[in-house]
Amino acid sequence: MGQTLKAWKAPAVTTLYRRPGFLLRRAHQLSVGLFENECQSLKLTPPQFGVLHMLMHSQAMDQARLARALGLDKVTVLHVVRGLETRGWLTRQASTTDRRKWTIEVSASGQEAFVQAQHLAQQASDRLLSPLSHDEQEALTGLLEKLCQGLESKARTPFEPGQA
Amino acid sequence: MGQTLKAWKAPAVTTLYRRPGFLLRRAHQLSVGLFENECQSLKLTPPQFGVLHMLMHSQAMDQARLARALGLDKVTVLHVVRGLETRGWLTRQASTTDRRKWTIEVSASGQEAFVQAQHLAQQASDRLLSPLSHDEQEALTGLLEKLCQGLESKARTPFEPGQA
DNA sequence: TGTTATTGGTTAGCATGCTAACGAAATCAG
DNA sequence: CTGATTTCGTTAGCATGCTAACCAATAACA
Repeated sequence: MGQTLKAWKAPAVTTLYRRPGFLLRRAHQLSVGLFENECQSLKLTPPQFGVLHMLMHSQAMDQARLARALGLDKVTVLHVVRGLETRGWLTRQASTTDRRKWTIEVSASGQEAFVQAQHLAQQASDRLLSPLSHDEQEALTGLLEKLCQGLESKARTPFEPGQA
Repeated sequence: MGQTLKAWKAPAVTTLYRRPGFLLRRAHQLSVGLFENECQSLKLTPPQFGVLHMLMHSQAMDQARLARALGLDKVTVLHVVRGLETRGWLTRQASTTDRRKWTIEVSASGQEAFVQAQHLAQQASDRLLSPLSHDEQEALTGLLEKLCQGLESKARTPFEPGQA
């Protein structure tokens, strides 16, 4: 990889590297990489962790509510849920009140995995933010929250974290 | 969507919503949505724009260098480049100096498309950052840059924007 | 020089995330 | 109650983005 150490001109590409969208893609990509690297013993991915996290804190949920709460498409949630189900970490039961819905719950082994994952995910977050000072970490989180909330409020269906 | 307006408890899920990884995924997702919405007349996606942008500012490049410059996998770049090639926006020619490489250039119609896209992409960026004040926009961009650069310097192969 | 390691491009396969479309079920309007 | 609309789950298809594996060509080294 040392081929480029000799000399490369100041990139005329700066405008791309400073685009907020480019930076967000890059940051998200690094974030996912750190998470998966940290959780590779569990073979757990960020969206899988999100589904488990949501279910662990909201009891049972159907897929559509899960999708809204996570800000994901319902089809994506279907894929993630099926993956977790085949690993035995979730159970799906037909809802008694609404014959369209499946009630999704975290199994015992799923809860066990989540406990471990929580710790690893925290380490991933720490690593992710490690280039920033504490104040900068707070600032970044706050700005991202404001950005997301602002955009969600003016477009699309906003988040709906409630419980079933 | 009004079914949940009646009552939902304060979410115990706050810890997920405040995770930096979750916020980055959400922000990135919204960013992509805004970009594609803005560029739907061109049917141009962010990575396609990134490839065009890089080539427009660095003349010809091979795929591997393109991948490094964009912080993308070389397989991903292959897919994106092929997509752009079938649309006639790129040309691939065998390199004269290295028989492994393909020299990739933006065609005339590709340049034309890029000019339009640049304008639309700027609008997407403006919309993306619109929930933030000017100072906050600067702060967010700066923090994201610092975050990415810090992480890239300590892991993986760092960016390599140079030109061929 | 010859052997090895690295690099560029490709294929295959997987998970994420989207849209479009559909059937079944629930809800709303009259 | 009937009919239209909405919602839930699903399938299909597409683009992104990754790893693993491979071949051919180059670079590095002994």
